[in-house]
Parts: sequence; C-alpha cells; structure tokens
Amino acid sequence: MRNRELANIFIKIGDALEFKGEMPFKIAAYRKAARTLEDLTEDIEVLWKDGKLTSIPGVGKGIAKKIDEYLETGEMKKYKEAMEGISSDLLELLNIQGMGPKTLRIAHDTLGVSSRKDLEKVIKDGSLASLPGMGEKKVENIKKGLEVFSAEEKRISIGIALPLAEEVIDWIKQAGVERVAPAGSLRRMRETIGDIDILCASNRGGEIIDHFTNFARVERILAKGETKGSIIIKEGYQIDLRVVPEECFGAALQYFTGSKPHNIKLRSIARQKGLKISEYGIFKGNNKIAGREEEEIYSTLGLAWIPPELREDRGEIELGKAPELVDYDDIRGDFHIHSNYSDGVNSIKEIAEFAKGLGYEYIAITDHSKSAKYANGLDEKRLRKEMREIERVQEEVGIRIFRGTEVDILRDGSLDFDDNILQDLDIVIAAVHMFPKQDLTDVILKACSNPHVDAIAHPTGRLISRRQGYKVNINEVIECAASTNTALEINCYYDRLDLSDVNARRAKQSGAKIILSSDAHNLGMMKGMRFGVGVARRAWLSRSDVLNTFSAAQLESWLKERV
DNA sequence: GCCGTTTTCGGCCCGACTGTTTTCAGTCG
Repeated sequence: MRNRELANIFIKIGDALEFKGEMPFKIAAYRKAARTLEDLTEDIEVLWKDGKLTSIPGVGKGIAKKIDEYLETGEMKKYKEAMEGISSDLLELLNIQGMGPKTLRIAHDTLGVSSRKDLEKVIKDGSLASLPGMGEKKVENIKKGLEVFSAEEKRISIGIALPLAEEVIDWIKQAGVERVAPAGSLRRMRETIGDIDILCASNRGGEIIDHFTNFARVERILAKGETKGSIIIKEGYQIDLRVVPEECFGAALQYFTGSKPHNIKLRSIARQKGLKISEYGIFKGNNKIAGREEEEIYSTLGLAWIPPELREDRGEIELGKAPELVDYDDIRGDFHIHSNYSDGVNSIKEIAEFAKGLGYEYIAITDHSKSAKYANGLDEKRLRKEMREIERVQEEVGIRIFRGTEVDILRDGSLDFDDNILQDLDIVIAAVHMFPKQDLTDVILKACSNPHVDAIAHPTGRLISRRQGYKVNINEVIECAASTNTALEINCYYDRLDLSDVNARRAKQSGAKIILSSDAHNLGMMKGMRFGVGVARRAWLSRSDVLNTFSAAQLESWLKERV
C-alpha cells in the first residue's frame, strides 16, 4: 500500500509550489489529490494496474501520469523539479502559525532563512522585523507560533476533548443560554482534535464571552471580544467560543463544523444555483433565505442533512441521501472487558450490573491468557473457574454474559490456549501484546485463520498519544478477516481507537464484520464505547456491519455458523 | 492541475482579522 507515500509527495509538491509562488489553483489541486489518496480505501497500485487512476476524484491526466511514473520508476520528475533549491527544513516552516508562503519567501530570499535556527536568529537580531510589510507585531506572532510549533504537535484524543468540551458547555449554559454545541473536528468525531470549537446562540455576545473566559481552569485568555473568545486552559488545550445571533445558528454550526473541503464543495454547489453561503446564512442576492437551522442549509441546496461524521468530502455530498449509520443507541453489548480475574479492577458481578444499567443485553468477559504475566493472565484452571462464575452471575444478574478470553497471539502465530479450552468458550478474541522489530503480518494472519478465533482485538496496536503500533500490513489482515469471517475490533479506548476510521472503512468494503469494544479495566471505561461509535460512523458503518447491534440470539447463531 | 445541467475553456468558497498601510496584502479557519 503506497497511498500515503504518494500523498506525502503531493503534499510536498504543493508546499514547494506555494513557496515558489505558483498558481494557487494548481497548488490546491495537488493538495486535494494528496488528501484523496490518504483517505482512499482502495490500494493505489491496484487501481494503477487496472488503469483506473483518473477515476479517483481530484486525479486527472496530469497527476495520473505522475503517479504512473512514480510507481513505474520510483521517481517523479515533477517532484524533483519542485523541490529544486528547497529543503524539507524550509518547507516545515510553512506550518508555523503566522508564517505563510509570502513571508517565508521574502525571509528566505533576502535573509537566507532556510531552517528553524535561521528563523530564530533573524527574529532575535531584528532583521525579520525590518523587512517590507513586516513589523514588530507580526514578528511577535511568528515568534509565538514558533514556540507552539516547537512544542511538538499537540492534538488531543477525542476521548479527552469531548468530555472537556461538555464540561465547558455546561459552564457556558450557566450564563443562561440554550443553544450551545460543539463544532469543528470535535463534532465530526475525528480521532484527534486540534482546538476545541464551541458555538453558542445569543444576542448577548460580550457577556457570554466574558463568562466563558472565567472558566475555572483558564490559564491564559487569548482573545475576548463581542463574538469570539479564545482561552488556553491549565491542561494546555485551546478552546474557542463563537457567539452568533439565534437566526444564524444553523448556518454557523454548519460552517464551523466543516470540514473545509466539505464546505468548499457546498459553496460551489450554491454558486451553481446562484446562491451564496456564509456563516450567516444562504443568500440570494441580498436576501437571506436560510440560516436558523442546519437542515435548511442542506435542503436549500437540494441535499439531505449529512451527519457531521461524514463531512469530509469523501463522496457524502454526491450520495444525495444520508447513508444509514450505526448509532450509539443501537449498541446492545460490549465484547471486550477485563475483570479482576486478570488486570481489571471490578468483579464479574459488578461489571454485569453496570452493563445492565447501561441498557446492554449482553457482554463478554475476556480476561488475559496465561502468557500475559504482566496482566495477571489466566491459566486453563483459573479460566475454567471464571467460566463457572460467569454462569452463576449470568443467572443472578439477568444479563447474557459470553464466556470469553483475550488470548495472546504468540510469536509464532500460535495461541496461548489450546483448542480444548477454546472450543468450550463462547467467544475468543485474539490479540498481540508484544512489539518486536519483526513484521507481525504472518503471525496475525495465522491467528486470524484459526477457526476458534472470532475476532482480532486492537488489530494494529497503536496508541494515539505514544506509539505507532506493531509492524503489520493491515490490509492483508482485513482481507483475511473478511475471507475467514473473523471480526475486527474497533477498540474504543480513547487512546487506541484501533482500527482507525480509514481502516474500518476498508474493512467494511472488504466485507469484514466489526465489533466495538470498550477494553474496559474499570466500570468508567465501559462508557468509552461512544468514541468507537464515532469512529464507526466516520467509517460509514451501518448497523449490519457492527456485531454489537445484533441481539444475543443473533450473535449466538453468528458465532456458531462462522466456524 | 481539475473539471463540466453556464463543458474542452475559464472558472476554481468566503469572510474575518491583523498589521501594515493610507487602500490592502497576507494569513487563517
């Protein structure tokens, strides 16, 4: 899979051309192609071999030819040409807030700035401020931007951002406003969030913003005006609040939810109809014809309302109607929970009662297997004991509990338990818990092909905040899962969200079933399911793709039939 | 460089804000 590799090349070409002052639309074309490639569920090499490159949106004759050249020869003339006299260190500087292509160009040409160090130097010695069009304040902004830039990229997991946003929304509501909502990538349920965007309807902007900036954990107030406030809280996250009049709320919500490519496409549709969209509404000439409700924005353009999770310009607009997506209310159970038999903190009974309180029809208890020493993994004897306890609790609490295990996949692809005990369990999820340098694709494929394995847990092993995951060709795993009718897990723990939305969408297209699992080690973690639902929706999964929407009886027959 | 109920050329989303200017360019979302 070389999609990302090609996407990165086109991103660099875009940056390089921007630096060189090339036509903006050409630059946008490369970036659009890059983005499409990143999101593409098909393998670019397959499309290439089939001669279907130009069927990819944003890929025309020109870019197709460049992809062809690159896949054929490993090189791309256009890339070399664009990068002539330009280093990656230099292009990196374009990511600094306040530093655009024009500013970088002039700093490079007149002061020889081509790296972060150079930039720091010309800020310090005042030469940057002396350039035409520059001044002290601009330099100060770039300096601040450089500080943020240096502090590593800081995106927050949705699992941290969403509860935080809800806390802030509660605070804003105390100022006596009704309509307050998250916007931006948070509302689109992206896996990670840059800044937290919140939108509010009121005619008392200044007053609301004032109240907002008095939030308990404010560290610094960045901006405080009549319509917009911006704070940084103690944890280091930026939160922006915008206040608009009630009659603009829908338009503003649509606008600030984005994504940018989605909005661009909507606006071009509006333009074709002789309309104009802004965050204040849809206008025909000077007449506002929509804006209070978000649905109006879409319906005025002749479209059905589109769920925020889909708004990425990945075909959701052309579709004409919203696809049926799995919803949090559809979730009837949880497939991956640890009890105090291994490394969880709660008893099976506590878990069962809590699950019942969540409205679940069933859960699976899946403690670690014996090799997972660090997690107090169960040997066969303890697992048998646990199975008996599960049966008792099931009777007592009155919720279906599947007797399960999260069995370790060992280095040679064999499982940590033998068939004798696996066949006595209701559900077996298998997982890798090691991080060797070697590629684990074959190891996972072997486990996936084992008829006793019903699902592969956290298939790539990534942790959003701190590790990439093991070396694995996830597309091969997806294909294998589809062909062996083995489910793939979306692990809903906020720092995993593994599968990612892109991989989950690939899984759907391959026909693999998906399970959502909290991987809970305590009761609170069981509520993390909603983050995984976000991933599933972003992956366009419908109810029939997700086993958690099945009834207990349907599941039992699925588990029986798949072997 | 892409693309097509204004089609194979001539368009390509829109507005706010900022800081530098003295009417606007650059940057951002």
